[in-house]
Amino acid sequence: MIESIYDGEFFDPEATLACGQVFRWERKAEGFRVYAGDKACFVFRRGSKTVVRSREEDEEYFFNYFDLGRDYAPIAARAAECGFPAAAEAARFGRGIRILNQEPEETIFSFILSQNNHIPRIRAVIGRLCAALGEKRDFGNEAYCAFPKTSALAAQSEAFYRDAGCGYRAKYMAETARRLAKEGTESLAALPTPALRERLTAFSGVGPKVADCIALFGFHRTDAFPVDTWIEKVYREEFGGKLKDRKKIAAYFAELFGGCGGYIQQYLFYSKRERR
DNA sequence: TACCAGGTCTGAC
DNA sequence: GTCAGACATGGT
Repeated sequence: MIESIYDGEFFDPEATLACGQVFRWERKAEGFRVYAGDKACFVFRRGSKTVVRSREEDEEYFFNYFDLGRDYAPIAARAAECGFPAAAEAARFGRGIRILNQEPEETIFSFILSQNNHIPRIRAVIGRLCAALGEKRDFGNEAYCAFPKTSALAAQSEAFYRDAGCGYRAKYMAETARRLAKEGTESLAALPTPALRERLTAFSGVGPKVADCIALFGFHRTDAFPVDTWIEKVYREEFGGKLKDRKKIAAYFAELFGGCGGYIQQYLFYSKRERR
């Protein structure tokens, strides 16, 4: 095991994990256990620092996973300067959030499950999929399950996903798993964001909002701006918005925040949801 | 108990 | 292209 120590001002484990971008983590007494793909780490505060404890060979993986090569100060500044007090306040509240670099396939399945669903339930369903199909691993002296390989997911029937609690999304999971098993995600990574979004929405169960989440959290496209029910509330109540069409609301925020939109969207989402 | 949740799909117009 | 209604299920 190795401990990597970072400044904690723009790296708060709780805000980063609880802000709704990731579903596989557990709160422990001293910190948080985080699972990504088939890997695991433990992240916790130590005074003003944030510490990531991982296997030595995974240190670089989690450096990238937590986006630690990026300076977040200019992003928070951009939010503060946009002219809307709500954005400045949200950036203060969520300043410890980092936008994770998650596995593309895990992100696709996770956000298909997220539609019209509660975050605690999304977490429970994903946990069941991992327990049923993920490879068993050890981290320290505790066991965990990896996120299932796409080939394992593609081998399951729609009934399996229903039994796991996916609800009407079972069909989307089965169809997208089969398609992803054939096509993979390699050809997506190099695409510009609009083309990526278009390719993602071709998957069963992926509409514009889920595609934006996948683009942001699975491909680190920080120009993507997912608009869900919470962001709609923010838009109406804090930005005085009148538009109804989510596509147009997304375009409005993209214009306002540019390439920083993804980060600031997460500040706004977390702030609105935590302080409702 | 109702309403709601990080929406998408389908069919009608 | 736009829009209403259906969709599973459990949290709050």
